[in-house]
Parts: sequence; C-alpha cells; structure tokens
Amino acid sequence: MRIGRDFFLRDVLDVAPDLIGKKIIRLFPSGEQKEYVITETEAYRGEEDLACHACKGRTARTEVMYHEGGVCYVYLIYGMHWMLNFVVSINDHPQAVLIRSVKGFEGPGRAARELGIDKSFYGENLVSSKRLFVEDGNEKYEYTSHPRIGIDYSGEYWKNKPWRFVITNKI
DNA sequence: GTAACGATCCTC
DNA sequence: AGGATCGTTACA
Repeated sequence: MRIGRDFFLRDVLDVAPDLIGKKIIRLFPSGEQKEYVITETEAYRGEEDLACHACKGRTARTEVMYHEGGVCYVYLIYGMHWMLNFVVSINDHPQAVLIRSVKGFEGPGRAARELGIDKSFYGENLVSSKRLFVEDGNEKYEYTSHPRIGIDYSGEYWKNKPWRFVITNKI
C-alpha cells in the first residue's frame, strides 16, 4: 500500500535507510505499471551539509527542497543524467534522499533513466501522483552504511559521513 | 554576457 | 583514463 505523507516528514537520516527495500511504483505513459525495489539511497541534510545542493541556499533549482517532505527533487547532472530525489522533513528544512539504485539498475543515472524521470517530475507529489509513488514491502531488509559518492568537494567532514545506505539481505 | 562545473556513465 | 554534454550558478 502507498506510503503516505507522515513517512516523508521525518529526518532524512531516518527516511533514507527506511526506504531500503520499499518499492517505487511507476505508471508509464504506455499504461504499463512497474515496480522497482529500492536498493541504495543517500541522505542530503540541510544547508549546513556542504554536500547538499541546499548549502548554497534557496535558488530556482533548490527551491523544492524547502517544501515539506513527499515531493520529488529532480535535476540534470553532467549534461545528460537525471537524478531522482525524494524531499523529506518539514517545511524550510531542505533535506532529500537520492535514489542511487533500484533492483537491477545500479547507479542514480541508470535508475532514473529506467524510471523515465525527466524535468517534468520536479515537484511531483509522491502522496498524490498517479504515475510515481512508493509502496511498503511486506519483507524487511538489512542495510549497511557507507560514505557518499562523488562529493569530494565538500571536505573531509561531510565527505566521510556514512549517509549512503545499501541493501544487504532479507531478514 | 560568459565561463566553470558537476550527487555520472560508457568506451576506450 | 578520458570524453560526452548542458542546466545552473557565480561573477563581471
């Protein structure tokens, strides 16, 4: 069953690991509906987190991160890859979870490409959207924590935070 | 205006 | 190891 608003209003360090093993439901324009198990996430936590895009403050791009949790933050990186993030926490607390991998599609660029994500998903509401939302799984999963990828510029302190979460095995 | 730079991926 | 490729950002 669909995950509701309250799930996304919590701190990103609670939501990001909780998303491991949950299913992204995507209804494609063709009418086909597919499910993807989330296998890897990363947490980006507020303006103080120098790896988080919101460390630059409010801009046209980061604006949606200041919305309350439950909407999507989508952006293009390296001129060719869309990144899919779920905004979490309460209003004016810019936090987001990067969907790094879903089962069978490793890597944030590949996962977003498989899901057919583009700029039109910027601000997409996961609580009410018909084409993209999250469902609870029946099973529980274990995960391991690791440093985040591709953020060397943020300095040793933030670079070393173990805020990447990777699925291990079913409990 | 203009320039620099990515929360990456693919092919050498 | 290096190239692709362009929106966002910062600075003049």
